[in-house]
Amino acid sequence: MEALNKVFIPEQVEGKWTSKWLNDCCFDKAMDKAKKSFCILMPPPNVTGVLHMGHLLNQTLQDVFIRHARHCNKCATWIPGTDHAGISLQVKIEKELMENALNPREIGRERFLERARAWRDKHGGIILSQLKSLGVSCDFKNQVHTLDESYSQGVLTAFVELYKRGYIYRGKRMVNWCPKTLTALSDEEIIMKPQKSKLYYIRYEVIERPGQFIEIATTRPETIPGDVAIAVNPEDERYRNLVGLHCRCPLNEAEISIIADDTVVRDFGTGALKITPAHAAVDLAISQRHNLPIIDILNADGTLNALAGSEFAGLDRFAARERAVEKLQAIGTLVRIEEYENSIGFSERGDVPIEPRLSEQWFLKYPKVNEAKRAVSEGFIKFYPKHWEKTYLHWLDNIQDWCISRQLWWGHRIPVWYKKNSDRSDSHNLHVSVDGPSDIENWEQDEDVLDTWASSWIWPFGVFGWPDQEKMHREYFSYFYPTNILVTGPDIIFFWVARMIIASMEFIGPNKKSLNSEEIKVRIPFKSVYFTGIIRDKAGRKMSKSLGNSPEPLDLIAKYGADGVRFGILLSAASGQDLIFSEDNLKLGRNFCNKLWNAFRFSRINRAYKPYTKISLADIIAKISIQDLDIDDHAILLNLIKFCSTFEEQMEHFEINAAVNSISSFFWNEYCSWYVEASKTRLREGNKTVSAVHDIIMRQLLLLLNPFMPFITDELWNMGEHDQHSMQNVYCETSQDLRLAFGILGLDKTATNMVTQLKEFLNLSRRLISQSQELKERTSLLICPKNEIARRVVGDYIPKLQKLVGIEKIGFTNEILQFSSVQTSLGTVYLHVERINAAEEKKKLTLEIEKLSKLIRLNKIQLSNKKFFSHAPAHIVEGAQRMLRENTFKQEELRKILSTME
RNA sequence: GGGGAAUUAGCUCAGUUGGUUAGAGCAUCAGCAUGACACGCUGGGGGUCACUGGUUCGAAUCCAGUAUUUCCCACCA
Repeated sequence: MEALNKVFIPEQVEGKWTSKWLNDCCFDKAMDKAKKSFCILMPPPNVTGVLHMGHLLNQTLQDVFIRHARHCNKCATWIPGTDHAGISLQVKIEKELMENALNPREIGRERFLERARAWRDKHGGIILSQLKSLGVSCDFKNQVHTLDESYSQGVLTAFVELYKRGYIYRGKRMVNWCPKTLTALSDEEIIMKPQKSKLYYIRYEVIERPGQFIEIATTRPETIPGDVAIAVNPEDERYRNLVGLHCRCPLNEAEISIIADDTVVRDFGTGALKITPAHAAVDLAISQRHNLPIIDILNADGTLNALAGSEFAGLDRFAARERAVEKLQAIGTLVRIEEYENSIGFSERGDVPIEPRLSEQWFLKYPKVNEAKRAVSEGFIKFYPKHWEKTYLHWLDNIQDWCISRQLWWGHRIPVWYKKNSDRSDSHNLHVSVDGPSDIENWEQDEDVLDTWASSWIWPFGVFGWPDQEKMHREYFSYFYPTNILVTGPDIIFFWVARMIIASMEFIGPNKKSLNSEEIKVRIPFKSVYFTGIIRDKAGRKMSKSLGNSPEPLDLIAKYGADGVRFGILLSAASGQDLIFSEDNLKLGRNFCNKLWNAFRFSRINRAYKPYTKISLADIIAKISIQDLDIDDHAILLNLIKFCSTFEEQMEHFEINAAVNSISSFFWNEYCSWYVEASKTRLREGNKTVSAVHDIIMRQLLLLLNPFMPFITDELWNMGEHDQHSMQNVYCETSQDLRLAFGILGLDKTATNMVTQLKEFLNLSRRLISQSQELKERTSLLICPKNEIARRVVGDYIPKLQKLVGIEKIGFTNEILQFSSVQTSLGTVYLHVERINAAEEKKKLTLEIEKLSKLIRLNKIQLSNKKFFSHAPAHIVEGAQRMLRENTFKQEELRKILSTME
């Protein structure tokens, strides 16, 4: 038998188990109809992504769920994948090209895509392989990528179907335009950022009344050449007499009219609003109501065009703003400039202010919105924490059509073809299908691709090969769908979660206009959604690579071990709260692993040992001689059942942090600190019963801990075994199983209470001892038991007490002694030392008596209240009465001791 | 402007449907090489449960209001 290291060294076992798990195909998807299915779909990380702190938390949680399910005898599958990351990879490749002095738009679509694919194939798998070092148990052989042939068929089918069903349309509308990445974006991709900007007050001369001006306020003076009107509120007295007149645009001398519209806010700025329909959504709405023209003065890249006038054409929008201000100042129409704080939308990827722009795009009017709401509000899909339901429902209540086309190359090209050289707006010249028209040479395909989220939204069934029925059958769709739990961040509740629910409502099952509750129930993509918190640094900022405040996860794993990191991060993850990351918790995780390692090492050193692969719970129990079980054995086994039952409940409610705390506290406090210490002597003597009890506890702990720390537990489980096999599919006995299995042992339920009293007794004795300066060899403990039961319990325990308090001389007394003492529920404990400071002792006693008096007084007040008796439940009243009795007893004892000292 | 969440020990957080004297870990202080573990063991100190009212025999917990922090949503240019 090889000697175990004093310290657990993660790298000695992690690599070994990672490859063993993969070689043994431990995680491969399979169907076992005899078992219940349990399925998790991994939120596909971007192929451009690298492992960050969020993944660490998110993936660990998923792994805990999936491994726990395996121990619960379920057929569990976790399907991983990657997202093609539309804009993100497009930008990356463009940058790469530009660094090589190549113009992306010049090399052409096909060559661009070749490069993008090459990049993906080379780097795209990195993130999943990084996950291996964390020990995740997903089915690596069954990875799905959103641009896979089969998955793409699903994406396009969804588009075509929605088009046929009348939900997808093409239209010229105001969209969020990113002048950097040159594409339209959805509302969700816009990040509002507060900005320190300026409000410019500018006057326009009223043509009909020379010398009279109307003053407006704007943050964007460069758009003045695009003005088509000035609008005021019809109720506004100041401007009423100007409505219907005209004024002159200060920059280009154009004549525009003054109109009235009741959406204009009177008390903002001057109450007069310049209308620039091509560059502001509100303005567009007003201009449409008044049949005004639209003058678009901006190019796609954010520079101004010829319509802005020769002076401005070609200038970037921000440069144009400066130029406009200069000019307005020069001609004397700029009245004043005010500092002004407003929020401006930025594009997520380009990180530049977005430009509201009129353009021709594809839009989706969301189907099954009502059903998607009911799926959650009627409880078919449960959110953890529940309060996210409100956010979800609120979004669906205010949902806007989704701009799904992107002016990019990397992605799913929109499956729409136009007849060559024909009017695209005529629907007869349009072909919409997955495979394209048969006479494809006469058609040209839409240039745009779909928003990435318009591909990942079919993830829950796309990964199973939808709509290919045969493939879905091969992939066990009907067995695994709906999946059990989705683990993700609340930041993508709209981007992804809500849209997946909508897609599932629309596409699972036959095409129907509306669904009843039963139909909703079978269509849901997942039964539960677990929203993780966001990981923040100590200053409360979100951890991100770009901020530079995020540690490198792989470094952390190298430093603390994968098990330690997993355990540590779960310790910090209070349910549903954002979590402040600190390495201290990882240290705790590492320490926990080490403690587990050493608890096991202790077992191996002190007794005959057989690997857990070779023995079942029943085998272990069979080794117990019932007459050998002592009070601690009874108590720890009963405690184990209780703890398991708590643990099960917590896992069931996804209270992972609480479950980690329970298991940690049972292992460390109940098992290591109490039971191991209390049973040491008997174990060393070779007592087979004690050895078996240790085995029961350790075996159960390994099974329960395996989902949280798979490496160390598999290693310990297989320790001493040549032919090693992962423990992951070993059934873990439930608290109910344990209760039944322990039935033959006839466990004494009073043991728990007695051990609790002994713990108190021990703690108070230790405190008493530590307060004395005397050497332990020169002291002894004398116990005056409260009654005969206490005398027997303590008497039986003296051999253990000697070890636990570190004092050899422990005896009984029936007298009141003038020693330092403490009151316990088993009786008075005296510390017999050679010298005692009487004055000090008296002071201590008096203080203690006073403290008790206070408690007794409060107790008496409560018990003298008649309403307390009539309202409070019996056990509370009894508790109060018992408390009064005990405190009174203790106080009397203390008084007796004090009186002998007077 | 609308909504969510949070506020408990120096720090990070537990605290079930109101019920005995509010807990844990970290940090801190004191002691300890005790034949599993110093990544450990033993003990100590530390809290007016954000504030103000209310309900109740009883409130960290329920209700109302206030304050602070934080996140999301929203077309005041």
